[in-house]
Amino acid sequence: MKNSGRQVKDLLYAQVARIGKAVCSPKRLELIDLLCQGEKPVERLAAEAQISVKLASAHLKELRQAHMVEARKEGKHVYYRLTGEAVADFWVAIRSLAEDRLLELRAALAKLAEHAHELTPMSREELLARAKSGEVIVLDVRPPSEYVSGHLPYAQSMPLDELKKRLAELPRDKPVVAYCRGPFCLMSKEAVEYLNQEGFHAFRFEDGVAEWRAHGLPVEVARQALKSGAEG
Amino acid sequence: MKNSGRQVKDLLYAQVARIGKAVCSPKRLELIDLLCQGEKPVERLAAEAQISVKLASAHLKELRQAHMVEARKEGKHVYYRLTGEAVADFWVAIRSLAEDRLLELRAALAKLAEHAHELTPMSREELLARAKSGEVIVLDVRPPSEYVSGHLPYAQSMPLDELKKRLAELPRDKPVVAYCRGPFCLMSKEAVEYLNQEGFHAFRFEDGVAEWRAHGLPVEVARQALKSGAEG
DNA sequence: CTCATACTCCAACGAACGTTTGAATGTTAG
DNA sequence: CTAACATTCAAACGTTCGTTGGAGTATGAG
Repeated sequence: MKNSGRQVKDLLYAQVARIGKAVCSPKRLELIDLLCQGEKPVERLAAEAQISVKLASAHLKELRQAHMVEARKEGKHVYYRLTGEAVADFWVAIRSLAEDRLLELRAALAKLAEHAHELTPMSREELLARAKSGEVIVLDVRPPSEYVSGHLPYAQSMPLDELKKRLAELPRDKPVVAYCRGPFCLMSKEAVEYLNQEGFHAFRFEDGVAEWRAHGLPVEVARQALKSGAEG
Repeated sequence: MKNSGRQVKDLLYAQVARIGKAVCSPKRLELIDLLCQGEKPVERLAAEAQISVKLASAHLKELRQAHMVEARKEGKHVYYRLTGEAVADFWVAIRSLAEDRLLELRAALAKLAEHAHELTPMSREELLARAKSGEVIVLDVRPPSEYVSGHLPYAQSMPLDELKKRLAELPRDKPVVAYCRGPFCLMSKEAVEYLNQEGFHAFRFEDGVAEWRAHGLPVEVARQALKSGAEG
């Protein structure tokens, strides 16, 4: 009786540990972060995480066994996606805990945002209100496919690759707020640095779509693909 | 430039993976669950998780390096505790994700609550209201020390060991709701089975203090130790 | 049909982990 | 001081994991 209780407990904790196992590898975390931006084929996941397709496939298998991602086959490609918003919420939660607990991570993030004035001085709600009224321009600098599968309200797609040639589209008399995949993504940082260099009033917003949604704010989904041709 | 970005990203994800590493072992999860009940010395943690003291110490060291627990030395004993409520919230979150995603875990939990009528048919808020009005009796069947470091409002301490000899203290005309450490703990299940056998109207409440607090509800802390002498 | 593409499975290596053992540290009691 | 206790540290065992290379499945094109 006492022993059977131990067996049950061991089983229960072991099942939860399967989730832990899935998120104890940096590469798997990066894959989850990427999948928070929307459905992607293995090849692109591998390229964006800068690992081999085989390794990506192996890690995705692990995540699939933990039921955190699922695959969909379309033609020659296999598209992976998170099994639900709860997984994205979990990614936000574990990263938030790490930021709370690990001084090394705080230090690294601080260095990432070394130009403090480049960080958005607004709360999420404030940004939403000002974007709605048109006081600020919100730029989504991720690849267009990620913009299509979900973006912040009132944000316009402005992929980092196209920023230089589409500079004329942006007003110089309004503050410009750029966001990307989240706090660990460097795209918006790069965009803001370039924009400020070019004389714009640009700020970085640390949230990605997952963080935005996890805090209970609405996300828009594009009805159809964008005009833009370039897509990594 | 592109490469330095990779280095930064690798570092960031690796830091988060440290949290993942800390929670990829069933024993460490069990230790976290136990520490959610309050501060405990190594010896008791080892006994309750049914592992050797040395192994417990090793696991605690791992958790300490992830800054999820911290130690306090008092005389001959070393007391461990969580570094903050965020850690308890995280334990609730990862377990919740596991329950969502892993069918095996759902099945195991369902077997654990095989007598469906023994589960509380109330929400947290409802239980709180009825406990306040005295409509139901709420029993905390954990060891007294855990009751002292935090318990549900209006709950009285009734350790499982003392239940049989203190049966006369309980009214037979009111429903009795027992809770323990959380969904993975078997103490309240045992208590409820015994009480129903003895003719009481007893129900199990799956929350522990951590779950209760993580859902935003208030927790009471005892001002001083209880009269009871028995303590494991 | 063959060929190329995209992905997964299988085998294998070195590295890291969980666990146990024995020694060492620090603390309290006498 | 010594003795006893609680905890940590260091080394060593077998196991598992991350990663890579090679072979094997599907799909679509010609």
